[in-house]
Amino acid sequence: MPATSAKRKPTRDAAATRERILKAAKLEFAKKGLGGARVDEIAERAMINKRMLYVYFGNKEDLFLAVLEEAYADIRRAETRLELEHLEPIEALATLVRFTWSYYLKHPEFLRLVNSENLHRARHLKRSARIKDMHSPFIRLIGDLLERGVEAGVFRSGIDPNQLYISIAALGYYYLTNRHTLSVIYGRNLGAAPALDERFAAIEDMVFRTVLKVPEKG
Amino acid sequence: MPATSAKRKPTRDAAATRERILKAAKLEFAKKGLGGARVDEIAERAMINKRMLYVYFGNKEDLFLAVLEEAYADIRRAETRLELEHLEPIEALATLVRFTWSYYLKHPEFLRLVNSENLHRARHLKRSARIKDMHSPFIRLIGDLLERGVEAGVFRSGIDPNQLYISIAALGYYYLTNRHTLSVIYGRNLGAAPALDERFAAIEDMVFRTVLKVPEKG
DNA sequence: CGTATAAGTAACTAAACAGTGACATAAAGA
DNA sequence: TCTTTATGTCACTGTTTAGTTACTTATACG
Repeated sequence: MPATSAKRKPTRDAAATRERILKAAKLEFAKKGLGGARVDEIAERAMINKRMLYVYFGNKEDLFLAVLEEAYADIRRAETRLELEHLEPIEALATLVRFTWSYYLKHPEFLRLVNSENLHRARHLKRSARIKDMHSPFIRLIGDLLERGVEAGVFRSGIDPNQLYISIAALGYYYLTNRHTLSVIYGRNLGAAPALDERFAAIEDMVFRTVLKVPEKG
Repeated sequence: MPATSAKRKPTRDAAATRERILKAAKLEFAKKGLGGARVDEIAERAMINKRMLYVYFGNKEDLFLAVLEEAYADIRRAETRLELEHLEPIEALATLVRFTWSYYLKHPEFLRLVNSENLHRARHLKRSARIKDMHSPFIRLIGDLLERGVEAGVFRSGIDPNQLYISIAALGYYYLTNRHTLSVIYGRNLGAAPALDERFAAIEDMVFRTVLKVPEKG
């Protein structure tokens, strides 16, 4: 019995095959969207026979949903590792703002997948049982963070945690997904390092001016 | 000579046919993206023979670029009509913030087209000669607006007009394009009227807290 | 009035596409 | 060892797709 934990033989490993398909699909869907992605391309990239893809995931759209769920699980797992509940309110917020920006920057495939899903009006995600449960703890966390800040006298009261989180996401997400068209419009490469740093500074500034009770000196 | 201004006969009107193709293409591309859009569908919707589409626009991708250029021209034309240069700085900024939100809300096809183009890393827009010229006057306008506000003593100095405009766009754009996945995550219809009003209030608040020199009373 | 040409049509093609039916083989337990 | 089942392969299909070839008809102008 070569147990589940031990290294398996290279042939006939269902779990590994599934993983390879999922990884290849993530790449292909992120690159070309749902409509543009090619099942044959995914199969080739995963080095499996196309038939297996249908055995494991049913069809193209179900595979897309599986990819999306995994992508969301990844970011929420990473957020959990921040342990914001153990940080001072200001530090916690700064950490969250920086994390959100960095994650989007390091994981462009996440942005592209979410964009594709929204192009389809969240048709697939609506069918997902896991998604909502994945997010509710995180939403509560931000509410707690704001409350702690108000109690400590550093944050304004009356800030809606949902709106705040949407704004933090928006300020980075929009810039990063739209940097290609924005670069054409502004005639400047907004994906280059100095431009990215400038943008992050602007985001941080905006969030803290919105949340802090006492304006900074200057 | 039934001049250009007079009403033309319904048959064999090249300009009208071109317009119909463009309008149908905008709808189809906005709905399904570049990869998902079907040329046959566009032809049917425009009530033309598919062949004409290739005569007028070359191919699918060139047609997509034409649609994009038109969409950008539309929003920039609408912005020009605001005549921000004739308004007081605070009123001008408030007008711009409200306009940007309303335009995105009323023209979801614009957001979807821009998203699609960014999925393709602005491949088409990069080839466009018109785009950059369309935007530079507008970018200057926001710089002037901020300067006037600083001189009048109502705005902080040192605000980057580019970052500010990107933020104004971001706060609305992200919410509106991603409202479908966000609605699933938050378990609440973010496209409904009360949620939209809440969001706009949050955007306005954030922008003015960032820009105003003297914090509001309260 | 006749003809050049712009505007439009019909029918087709070659390739790409998602999905499947029938078959083969490795692994694990009886 | 034998049998079952999970894992994997091969070759195919019916449809859809962007783009084209060959043709027709309305209209403007000499």
